[in-house]
Amino acid sequence: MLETLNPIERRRQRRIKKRQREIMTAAAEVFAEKGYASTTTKEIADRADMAEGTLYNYFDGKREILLAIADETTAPMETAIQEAGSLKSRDEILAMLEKALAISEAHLPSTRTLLTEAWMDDDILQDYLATRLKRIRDQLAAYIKHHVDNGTFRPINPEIGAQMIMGMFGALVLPAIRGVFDPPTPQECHELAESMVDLLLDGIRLRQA
Amino acid sequence: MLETLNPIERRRQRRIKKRQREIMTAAAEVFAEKGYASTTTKEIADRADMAEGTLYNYFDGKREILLAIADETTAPMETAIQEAGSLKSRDEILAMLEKALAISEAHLPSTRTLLTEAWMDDDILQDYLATRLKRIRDQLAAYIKHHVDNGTFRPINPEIGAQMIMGMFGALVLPAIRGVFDPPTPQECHELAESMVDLLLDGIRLRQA
Amino acid sequence: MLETLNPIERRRQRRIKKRQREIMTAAAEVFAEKGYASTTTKEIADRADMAEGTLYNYFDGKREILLAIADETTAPMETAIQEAGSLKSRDEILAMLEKALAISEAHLPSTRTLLTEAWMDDDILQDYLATRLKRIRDQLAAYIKHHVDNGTFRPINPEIGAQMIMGMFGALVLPAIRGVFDPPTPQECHELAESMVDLLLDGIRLRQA
Amino acid sequence: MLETLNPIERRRQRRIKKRQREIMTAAAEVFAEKGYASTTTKEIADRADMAEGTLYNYFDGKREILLAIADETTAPMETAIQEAGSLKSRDEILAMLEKALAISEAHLPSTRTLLTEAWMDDDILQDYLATRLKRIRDQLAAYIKHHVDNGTFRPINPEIGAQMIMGMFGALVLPAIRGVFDPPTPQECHELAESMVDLLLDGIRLRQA
DNA sequence: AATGAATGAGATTTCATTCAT
DNA sequence: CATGAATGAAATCTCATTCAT
Repeated sequence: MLETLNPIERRRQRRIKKRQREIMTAAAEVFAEKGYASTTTKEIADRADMAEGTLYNYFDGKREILLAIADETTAPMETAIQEAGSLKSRDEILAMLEKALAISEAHLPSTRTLLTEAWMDDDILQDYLATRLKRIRDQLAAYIKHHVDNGTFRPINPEIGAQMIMGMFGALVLPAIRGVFDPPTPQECHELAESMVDLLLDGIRLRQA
Repeated sequence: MLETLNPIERRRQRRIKKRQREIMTAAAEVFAEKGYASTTTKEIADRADMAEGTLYNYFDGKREILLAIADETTAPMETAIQEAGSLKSRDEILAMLEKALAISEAHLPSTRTLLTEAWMDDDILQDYLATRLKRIRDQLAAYIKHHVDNGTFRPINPEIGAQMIMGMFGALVLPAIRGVFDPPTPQECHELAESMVDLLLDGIRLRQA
Repeated sequence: MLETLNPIERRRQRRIKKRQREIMTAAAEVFAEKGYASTTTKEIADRADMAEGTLYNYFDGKREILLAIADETTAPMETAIQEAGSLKSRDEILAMLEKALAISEAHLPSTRTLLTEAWMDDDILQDYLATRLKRIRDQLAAYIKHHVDNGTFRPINPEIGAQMIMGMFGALVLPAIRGVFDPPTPQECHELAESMVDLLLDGIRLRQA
Repeated sequence: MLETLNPIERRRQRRIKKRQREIMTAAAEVFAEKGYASTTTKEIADRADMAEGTLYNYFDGKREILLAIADETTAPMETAIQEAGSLKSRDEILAMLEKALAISEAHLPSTRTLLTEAWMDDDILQDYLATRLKRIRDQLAAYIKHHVDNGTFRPINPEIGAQMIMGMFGALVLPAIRGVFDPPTPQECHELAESMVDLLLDGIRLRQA
């Protein structure tokens, strides 16, 4: 951890990190296309344009590549959650949504890989996703509860409300991650986030003036 | 189709169907636990309490078992969609939601299998899920558009609205399918559907009287 | 352990045992020729005249084949030691020697394999050889000590004496196991054992009458 | 052979020899621990504290390192045999035994490596061990024959006698080489050699005076 | 029709050797 | 010279499928 000042060693470490990232990028692409279990190490190596054996100079095995991808993918999620802090205003929610959309789509293959494997593998779900998603849900629920107590929101169940917000978000993101829709442009991202917050706050039904 | 009324042949056909269903049930369970690609034919055979070779008397291979599961799983979805017809009132939406929740949870393993493999495999997505989901979404969008034109709904984008309804629905169903939450009791199903329609129609924010 | 009386299952168990023995015989031959580490599973399969994959229907892996050979090889050793009991007379020693020579040479390949791997691998030495050899040495030492106390043997160190008897025995057996000499005929075995006991008891030097 | 007296070249040759010896020492240690076939070039390089590639500046490959170790290990054996000349008296045999014990234990790892690989590999057995052991055995046999003809030894078969002497010697040395016993101290070596010659000449049985 | 042993293609992984730096 | 990353052939092991019983 404490970086050696030896510059040769430093360069070597950079080379290693770079190679690892190449492998992870290639692997995430193939994993995203075929799923972890159906991907062969040969395919990863071919995509990364190296020999199969070379993978093993940088990772202990196929699963370790997956875990490294999961690590790297959850890191920005983690910081985003930290930064989000408590969501207080409509604008803060909007900002968080746009940010989350942007993050997921900036790393489509690895996000898809993480989601897929978390869906299939209990360990990955627990270690990389469950606690983070729970934290987000809890924050949303707290936000709702606050406003319900406040009298600014109708008296809905905060847990269910939070879950549904996440579902609405998922409905926007998942098709892009899955590759059904093309990923939205930043402009579209903004509109989508607006629509969602709008729908969320005021519902679909016209207010009888 | 019913070529022979020969009762011996009929009994034979019944036996075959029964055997196939046993295999599909067993396979769906194991697929749901480990994913299609990571499931071995031996595991399927063990779960179905028969020899590996027997599988091949009833299916052409592992993939054909998966396709049969997909077929069987989408059939009730299909009829549900047909029956739903046009959704006109709050109660019709409510009924459809409850029914959909009930169906998914009545066949958890095969539903999970279908979703997982549709997420991973373009062919399955296309052949078994995409058109059906699209039809539901279109119906929802038409419903929204109708009421917007009507003046009973606020002027929201029907496509996005439909997508979000589906997301809210997914947020209720997916955790149960994934096995994160225990599946809701019928009573809870009802409450969830109520909450969802409620939130959907009137939003989260208190109406200023 | 409690044999089922189901005769079909019994036949199946016999088939399995038979196949396992075929594999172990083939493996012991190749191990004896090239050593465990340099032997490939393909060579074992070829020698056993079956496909590589078939090995894995009967053993969990290459090392398990080795351990099974070690088990089977040490079993007759074990019973021979039990039966030997305490060695009291010249004739009993003679008998034990002849028996030991016969046993080692009846299973040359597996004996060679066991010795080789015990020489290389601490686990195998401990689990399969060390305690057995120690028991033999202790019996020999006790025999010597008895006669020394008796006054029939000269006052030599029983431990060292025992060790040397084993060395003499080894000098007779090892070359045959290694394949340097042809294995001795039963007739030769008898003569060798005689010579050895003779040399052992009375030494090489002529007694001055 | 000494083509150049050029001192720069001489220094270079010394450096090369030194490097080779470092590699051989490291390799002999690892070979002794895991056997030649299970040792990787990386392990040798690590033990020698150099890069894998460096090995190939000094040896043509892994096997050549083994052969060099065998060469170096048999050299002192060879000179010891030369010097031993004909064994005539009890004291000469004693001296040879002590010397042989000392030599084997001074180079435990390479001795163990040589023995192990000679046991496994016919080429090494022939090229490095068989002829030397045969020479020792022949000398011992000639010694015995001489004394038998002389009337000082009992009329035993010289070949078998020689073989057994070697066995007794093996029984003393091999456990130390294998690492089962700690190697004996020089003091213990002396006692062992005494015991052995003693036992050898006069046998185990008390002479009836 | 049911069985499960046999198969062999293909997956993951290891490692002696090469070679650019 | 020294290095150690890259290589790819070969090793171990897996598993969908076939087929004799």
